[in-house]
Amino acid sequence: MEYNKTINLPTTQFQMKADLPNREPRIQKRWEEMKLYEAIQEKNKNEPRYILHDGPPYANGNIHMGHALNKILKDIIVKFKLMEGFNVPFVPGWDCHGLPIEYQLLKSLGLRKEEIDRVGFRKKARAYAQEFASIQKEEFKRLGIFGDWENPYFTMSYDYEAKIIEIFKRLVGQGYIYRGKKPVYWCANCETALAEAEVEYSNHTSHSVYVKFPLKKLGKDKETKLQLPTSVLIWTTTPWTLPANVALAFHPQYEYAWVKLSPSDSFLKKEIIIVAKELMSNIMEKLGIKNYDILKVWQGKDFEGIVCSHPFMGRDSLGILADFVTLEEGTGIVHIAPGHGQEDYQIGLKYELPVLALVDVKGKFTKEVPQFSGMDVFSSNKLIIEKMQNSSHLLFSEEIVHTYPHCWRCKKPIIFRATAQWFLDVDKNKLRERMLKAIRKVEWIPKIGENRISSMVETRPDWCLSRQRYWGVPLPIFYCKNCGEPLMSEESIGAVQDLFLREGSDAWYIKREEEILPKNIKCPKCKKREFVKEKDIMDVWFDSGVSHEAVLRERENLSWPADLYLEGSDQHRGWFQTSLISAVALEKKPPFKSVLTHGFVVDGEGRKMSKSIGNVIAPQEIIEKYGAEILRLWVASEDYREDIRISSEILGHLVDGYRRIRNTFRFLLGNLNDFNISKKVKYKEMSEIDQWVLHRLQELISQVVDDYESFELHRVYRAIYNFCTTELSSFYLDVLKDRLYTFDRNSLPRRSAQTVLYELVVSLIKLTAPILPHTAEEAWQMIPEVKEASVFLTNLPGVEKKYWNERLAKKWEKILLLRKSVVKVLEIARKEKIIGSSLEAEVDLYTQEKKLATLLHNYQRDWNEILIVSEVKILQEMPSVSSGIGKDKSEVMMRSEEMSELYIRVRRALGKKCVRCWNWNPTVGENREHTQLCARCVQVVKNL
RNA sequence: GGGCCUUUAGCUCAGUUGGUUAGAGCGCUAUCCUGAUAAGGUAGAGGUCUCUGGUUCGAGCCCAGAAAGGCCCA
Repeated sequence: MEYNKTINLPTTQFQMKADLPNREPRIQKRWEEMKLYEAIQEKNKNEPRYILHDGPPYANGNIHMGHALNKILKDIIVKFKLMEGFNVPFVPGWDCHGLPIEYQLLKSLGLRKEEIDRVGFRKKARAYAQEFASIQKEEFKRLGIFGDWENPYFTMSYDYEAKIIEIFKRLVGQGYIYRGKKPVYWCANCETALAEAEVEYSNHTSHSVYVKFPLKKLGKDKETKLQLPTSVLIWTTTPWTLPANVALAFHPQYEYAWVKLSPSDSFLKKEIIIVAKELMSNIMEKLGIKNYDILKVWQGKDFEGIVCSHPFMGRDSLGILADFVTLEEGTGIVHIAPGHGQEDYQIGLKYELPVLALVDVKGKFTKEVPQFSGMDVFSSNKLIIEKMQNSSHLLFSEEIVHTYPHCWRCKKPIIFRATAQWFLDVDKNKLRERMLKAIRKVEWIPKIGENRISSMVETRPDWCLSRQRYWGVPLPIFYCKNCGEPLMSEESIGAVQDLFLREGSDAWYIKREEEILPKNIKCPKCKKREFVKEKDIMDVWFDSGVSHEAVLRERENLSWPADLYLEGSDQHRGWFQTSLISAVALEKKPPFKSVLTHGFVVDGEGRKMSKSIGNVIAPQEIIEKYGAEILRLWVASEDYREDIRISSEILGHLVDGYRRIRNTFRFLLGNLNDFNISKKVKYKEMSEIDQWVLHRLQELISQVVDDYESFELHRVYRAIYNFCTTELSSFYLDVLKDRLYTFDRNSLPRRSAQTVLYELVVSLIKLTAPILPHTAEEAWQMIPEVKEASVFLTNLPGVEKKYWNERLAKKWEKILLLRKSVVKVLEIARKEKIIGSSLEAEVDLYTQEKKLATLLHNYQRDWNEILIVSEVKILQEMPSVSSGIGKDKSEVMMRSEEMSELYIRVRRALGKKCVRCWNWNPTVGENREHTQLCARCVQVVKNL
């Protein structure tokens, strides 16, 4: 008789080899065909909502690891929440307007933007965004992301564009919007504003000049009487910005010297100049001054509020303090022209300095500078220098070569130029204060995010909404042709809103002003009826910043505010803040209840990925090689609050981790092939070890659900993984093999074990599903008699109180400790070649300690199962071999390290090996019919 | 240059309010099994807790500084 045909070996369709790259698309296809997303929405439609609002990725290029990380995190949370029973609609979105697309398109068309037809260009940009949104959509779906892929949101859809205009209208209505001036990169040759990305740095020859600003008045509490003519000395490489000078910046902490120059240097008068003390000797050397004395030394902060006179503009220049002043070059005092520099502008806001715009679109001085009017700024340098020399304000000048910004198209040097732009006033109606209050009401995960965004909001300047670009939503503003007054009434902006809703924002460029505006509209100031349209578009951040209005408020199945925003930590400055501004301004509340942030993907060494270093790993590569599940496991396995690393080594570990979980599922399923619900055994009839595992499973469920709840996904993975390894593979499942394989198919002990395996596999599959949806789904289909067509139509397991048994857990802690001790001794016996397989062993236990003795006796019949040995004897007397290995190398005797009162002896089991169950037993050979079987197996075989 | 953050074994992570010899899993090495088999079990080796000072009877943990790295800003 072939006895191995009489044992119940596991069989299952669930393959050991996952073949994820090929299997996943098949599973996804099935989901699509069965309309799973819709089915889930239907199932939970009457449950409480959980809204995770998707921050729109930019519709440009294929997805990278950052996208994958972000969307997978969102998806794990969405899947967890929906399996927790919430109604979780997830509407993905794309950010469609903006410079990167415009820039990319200009490059590929090989055109300058002023060479192109605006409407035609925008059509191309729209098509471009559409194409990449479609590509990314497929890539996201390939990751197994659930969502309403049929109805995502696009910031360029007509209704969304109209919404942007509506929000702008409401902000205008509440007085948040004003017009100001701000410097931008400007190419005078192309007559256009440039973005940072369009600026290239290369060498340029500039005039380096040292200029005196005569001191008129000291600060409030200082004596103003000056003994000698005194000047503040500044250094600049852009003399043409001097006409726009309004201030002189000192560093508050540096020391400044009042230096008396001696008339013995022939070209000088008897006078005093003020420079940073540390730079003084360098400067004097440069200027060729040999005789000088320090009269006194002041701190930078002492100069706040001093008044100097401008060397040639007949205007005052104010002493201010700025931290960006350095001692690397110059004089330690920086000439400030808020109309011509980013830092100058920023500090100007603080001191409320005027932003002078004295240069026109062609880079020529306007009439406001009569002396240089009509002159190109670069060629004006020489004239300015000459002029200052004649008035002896110039101490030194030379030509220097340094890196300087140039236009990406025409390669000409560019300038910073103040232009009129529209702003959102963050202090209007105490908005800033209200935002800070709102921030405190939001749950920030991790907590540090609250500080981060608070400090940014505290110091942020007004939001400049204007962009001098093509691809975006136009600012819906008209100007009176007669008097230049801007028109931005409810009526006029409303007309634009309606237009965009019907025809999209391109209509702004197709229609004439009078076609857009209502018939009777008049200039609020001069009452004339002719207008011109604004040319600038809105900052793209405005587009995405109003998504809570355009998406959450607009869609019936969503609600406002969101429960969660989940993005990279860079969005503290970006989307979180722009969303907060519009929401607090208009809704008086934050648009999110909680905000979760994650770090950035870096390489195995912790360095950021970049093409130039060549350490970029693409999600597509990983999917093709290993499958999306591995990528998802990566997301789940790392603590995403910090930067998260990826390398081929890390991926290798994840592949191993995945295999372990998969093989555990496979073993469980394989042993359930002849099981169904009607064969379930009642809890009370189960053996104790089975009850113990059920308790451990409850602990796992409790912990995993908690960890999901607090978004500690790496703890989820770790808990599940460790459970599969430690509790199951290395103990419970190992112990169970004898029972499962060799006992009578329908025997109570075997059915008891299967009942537990069934519980285990159902719970584990569900717990794993948010992280490994494809594997969970595949395994789900293999469970005998499942009702639901998908694991995602079920809810997560809850803790079953009837399985919770802490007393048992306590007891089994001891049993496991004892097992650990015995296994050690078995290992020694193995090394001594006394045994190979543990079933070849007999274990004898002895103790004098009462409690332990009781334990030994209570489990007398179970020890050989627990220890996976053929025989366990509980001795009444201390074994004769005192300790160590017996002389004839036939037995090992040890005192337990873990339980000092326990003595363990291992020797070869008596009898013969049963060919069916592989246990060693004296009964083997007793039966005439089955001479190679033990008594237990004889019974089983007879019953077949 | 400024603000915020990170740094525990080759890898991913634990490490309670400061308190014995710093843990887990994987990987590695050895070994057993061959009825989860491109699987499973067991054991062993691996750490100056990034560095330098300080507080303390005592520091992976608290304080200061440095280095490396990340995000944002300039």
